[in-house]
Amino acid sequence: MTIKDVAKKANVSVATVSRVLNNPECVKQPTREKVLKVIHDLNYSPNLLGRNLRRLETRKIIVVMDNISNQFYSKVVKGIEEKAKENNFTVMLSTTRGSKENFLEAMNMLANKVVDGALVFCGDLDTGKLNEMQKYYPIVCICEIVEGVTTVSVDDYKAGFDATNYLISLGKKKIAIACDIGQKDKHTSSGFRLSGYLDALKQNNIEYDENLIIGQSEEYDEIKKIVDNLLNLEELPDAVFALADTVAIEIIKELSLRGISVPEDISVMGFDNTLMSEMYIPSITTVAQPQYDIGVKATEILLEKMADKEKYVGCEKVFLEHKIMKRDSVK
Amino acid sequence: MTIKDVAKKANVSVATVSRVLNNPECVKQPTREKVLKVIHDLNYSPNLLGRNLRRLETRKIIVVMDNISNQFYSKVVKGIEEKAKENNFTVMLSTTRGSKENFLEAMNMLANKVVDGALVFCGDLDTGKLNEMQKYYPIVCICEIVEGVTTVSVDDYKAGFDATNYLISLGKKKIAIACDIGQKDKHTSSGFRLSGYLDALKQNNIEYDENLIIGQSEEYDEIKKIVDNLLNLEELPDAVFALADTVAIEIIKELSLRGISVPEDISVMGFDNTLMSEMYIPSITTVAQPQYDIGVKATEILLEKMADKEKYVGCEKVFLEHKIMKRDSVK
DNA sequence: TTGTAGGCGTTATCAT
DNA sequence: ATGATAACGCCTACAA
Repeated sequence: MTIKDVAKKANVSVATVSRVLNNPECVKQPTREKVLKVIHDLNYSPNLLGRNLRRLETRKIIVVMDNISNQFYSKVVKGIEEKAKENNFTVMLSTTRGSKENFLEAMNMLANKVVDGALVFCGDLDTGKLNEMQKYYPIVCICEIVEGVTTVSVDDYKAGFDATNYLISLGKKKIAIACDIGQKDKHTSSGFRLSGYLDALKQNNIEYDENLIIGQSEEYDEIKKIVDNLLNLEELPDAVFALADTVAIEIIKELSLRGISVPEDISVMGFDNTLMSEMYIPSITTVAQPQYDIGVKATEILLEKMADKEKYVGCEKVFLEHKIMKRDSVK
Repeated sequence: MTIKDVAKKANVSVATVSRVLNNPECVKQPTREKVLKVIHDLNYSPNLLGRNLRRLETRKIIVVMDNISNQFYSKVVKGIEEKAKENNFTVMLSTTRGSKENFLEAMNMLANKVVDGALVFCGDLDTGKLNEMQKYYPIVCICEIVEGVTTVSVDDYKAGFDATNYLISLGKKKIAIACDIGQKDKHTSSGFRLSGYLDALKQNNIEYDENLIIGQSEEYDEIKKIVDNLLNLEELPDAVFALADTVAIEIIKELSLRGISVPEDISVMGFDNTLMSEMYIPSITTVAQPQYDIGVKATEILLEKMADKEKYVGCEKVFLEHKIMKRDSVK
């Protein structure tokens, strides 16, 4: 079923059919109606491969993330989708599951002209390639800063700083952080949050103790080890700052299995303000990110880049405001 | 940067370049190397629009779901992705957010030749259209049965039946179900589970009480009303069967805010076996679905359909086994 | 207002 | 082993 079939059946040229589809006002009423009827009768839909090839654009953007199960992403994606739709772009999602190969495959859609632009959540998988690609294609990173690439996120340094200060303001002195020591001085969201944490301690004259950096993971089995680290300390800390709500929840669960209550015995703070942080018992004190707005802002910038090919080189960092959500897991 | 540029720079015809890409064994070693070098130097990637248009296939499948935040989907998608990759297909995700318009737009990718096949989680959005489309395009539904369309899921009737029987076996007599009364006799997963629940009651000579069907929702605000319904009953039931873990969790949370403990005062059972059902306090007794296997199986069938155009008409129902996960929210 | 024809980038057939 | 060329389906000057 192609435009030719429609043209033949309607006794017009393919050009007229095309016009009915793209410039209906340029074709006389009766012709238009005749063509539309045939289109309907034949149940014709234009082949976008042909159209896109001809127009050299797809009006699609790809969103690349490691895993859809990350609750946090959902609202960001909602912002992306709405902004994109407003501008007649379709959003496709692609997951990497942490694999560099999958990441490159997804990014290759840009070179392959399958999409016009990319929004990437996981730029850390291959920062070199990303840096190279952003010279030629419209790309915006989200949440995870990549040097040389435009990024929209919260100010993770400040968020880490504020969160730690909040704990200190409640009288906590011995504050553990669920972060990998290897992230120190790295330009990742975890690295920045860790810096914020360290500076907050320093500013409050709290001595730095490397043992309080107890490690990070997405896997529950690893969380068990992290809780081991926590319990092996000479003295149980006053609080743990986890860099994700899921991690905070897994830590609280594991502590509870070992007979330690939150917040009675120890406070636990999360990050992201996912739905579960509200639903958990105890509800989780956490750092909220303006997820929807992040998605919208990132898409706006991407749309600009796609419209104006000169803008590829820009690498602005856009920070949106975070906010501490005071709940029950910290007292 | 097109195949022509490569051909020119390498002093060969476009045909040779194409062969280097698709049938490298058909081109002499030195020529091949020369071409590969140019491809590398120019950083050339084939334009898939051209290729796909020529081949009339995209080797892409689309997965249509209402929302990525549904934890349950993640593992299903993992199964889909792995099976697809095995067969050189790329998976793209698309969300509908419950909108029929978005759904139709996503499904239109089939007609538009942007994808070769579709896996749909939310066939209920427009069963008529789906029924029509599956005559012409390879489509497999997942988890949600649509009459006339091939579906892979658990046997929701049996799952509802088994879950209810499990509660009865523990001595529960007054069992509420968090389901919309409107789902009764509907061919949806909720409808089937409700039928299973009703039949289990009947088989155990437990009287049917419409007031125990207390409503269903994804929104926490609605859950509050559902808990109102629960507490307005003459006598607090022994148990609540929620048709999703998230709902079970929200009910437990809301009950706890009103001073009612689970499982001490009332048992709550979930459905899906998401990570949170394990992490919650109390951990949630739930019905596990073989998510990964569902994804793999659905993709296998879709691949068959895509390979053999005669198979479109089939509308088999493939049921995979569910399993009750006994945890702490039911005693 | 409508039709003709060229070309978007690729692959595949048919020559050579 | 390689090259010339005709499609794939569509859009858009340009011509009529």
